[in-house]
Amino acid sequence: MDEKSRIPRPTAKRLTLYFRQIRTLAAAGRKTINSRQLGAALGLTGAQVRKDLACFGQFGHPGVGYQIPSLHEQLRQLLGRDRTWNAVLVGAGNIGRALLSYDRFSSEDFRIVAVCDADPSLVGSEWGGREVLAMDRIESAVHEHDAKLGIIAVPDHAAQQVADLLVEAGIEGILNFSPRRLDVDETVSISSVDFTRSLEQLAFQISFGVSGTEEDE
Amino acid sequence: MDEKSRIPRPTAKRLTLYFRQIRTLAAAGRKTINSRQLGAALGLTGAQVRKDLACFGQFGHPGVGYQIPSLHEQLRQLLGRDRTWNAVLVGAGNIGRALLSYDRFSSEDFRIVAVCDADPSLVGSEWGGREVLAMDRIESAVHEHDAKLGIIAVPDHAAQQVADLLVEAGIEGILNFSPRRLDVDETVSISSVDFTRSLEQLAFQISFGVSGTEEDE
DNA sequence: TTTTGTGAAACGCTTCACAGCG
DNA sequence: CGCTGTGAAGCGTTTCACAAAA
Repeated sequence: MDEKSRIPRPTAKRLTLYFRQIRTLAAAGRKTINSRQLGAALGLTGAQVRKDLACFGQFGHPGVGYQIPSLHEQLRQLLGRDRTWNAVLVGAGNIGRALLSYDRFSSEDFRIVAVCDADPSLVGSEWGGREVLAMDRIESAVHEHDAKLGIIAVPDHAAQQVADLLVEAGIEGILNFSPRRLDVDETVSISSVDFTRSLEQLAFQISFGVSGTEEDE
Repeated sequence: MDEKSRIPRPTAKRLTLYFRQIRTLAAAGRKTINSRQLGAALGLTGAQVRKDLACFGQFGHPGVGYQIPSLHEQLRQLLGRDRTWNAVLVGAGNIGRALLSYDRFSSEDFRIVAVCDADPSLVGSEWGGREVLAMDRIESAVHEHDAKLGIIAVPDHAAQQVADLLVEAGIEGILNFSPRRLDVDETVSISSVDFTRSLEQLAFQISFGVSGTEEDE
């Protein structure tokens, strides 16, 4: 009942999975689901699901399960999905351009509102309908669009420098595609997507024969 | 001393980080490092580093630390990085094309040796110097290049189907860029790169104000 | 000295099991 | 009945702290 009590990190990570599942079920018009069914779809136990959801209040109904429309709306607000998240992308290389073409980033949930790059030959060109801006335009872009998110898709050696610029511009969260560990102020959230590391992990698992085949999720 | 004893999952995940750091130090010509220094560079404690490395034998020298060249070579073999890993990429869309242009996948460590796509209008075209093959060529491509890795970069709804094809072709590890949970044989390793989820996580952390800002690593 | 390798303690998360509610 | 919410037990990982080695 105490909404302020600390949320276990693993629970926080699973919340997005619950939301996806519930959103799909809601769209399909289903009305209720119990903890065991919800967990089974995600490879989790019923107890796990109940413990996780109980962190945020009493959503369930004994003997029935969870009301899907209600749970959907509660999770939506909890996860901050009741608004649009604007993001500034830094780096118009291979990865950056792929992200610009990715329709998920032009949705009403998440939107890339500006692109910056250090390469003068790219500045002024257009990708995915957005003009590439110079690096010194990061701050103005963040303010102009009230962007809360920054996406780093630059070469490794420039990652920390770009992170500093984004933080200084007032960004609150960074999605980092570089393999570098970023050192930023504690108030800024970071989520790293290091697929080089994922690959390296695979190579290890195969050659060493580590038992468990799946990863955290 | 018992090389067969089970390795904790978190330890396995950190191994690649140690290797990267040691490789850099080795290239710089440094000879020794102690556990505290190695850990500090990665945001870990000295005790953590020692426990992790001790899983694989007695690498360190009391009063001195770890010999970098020797540790580098040991980790290299342990992680299977003493050979080239060939991968078959499935999906020549935005993400797939970005991966093809990514020089890390044309290195001597990891190499994309073939590209397949279901879209007939893409088959036969060339991306990053590689011809796009039809889906029914997956199996022959895997065998021809002795590929151990498969990379899934197709639309969500096709992910499981492609995974089945890859497993049937004899692939041993899958790098999955779709947000779908793949159901495969236990002997196949899976590593997922779900940056949509990373984004969603960021949105939650910012709007809810979750304390810890960093993630697992 | 310095620093490793390692039992033992501490911690955090998951699973169990059941009281209580519909 | 069926199912939730939750204290308590169980389990895996991290941290501590120190004997032993150089």
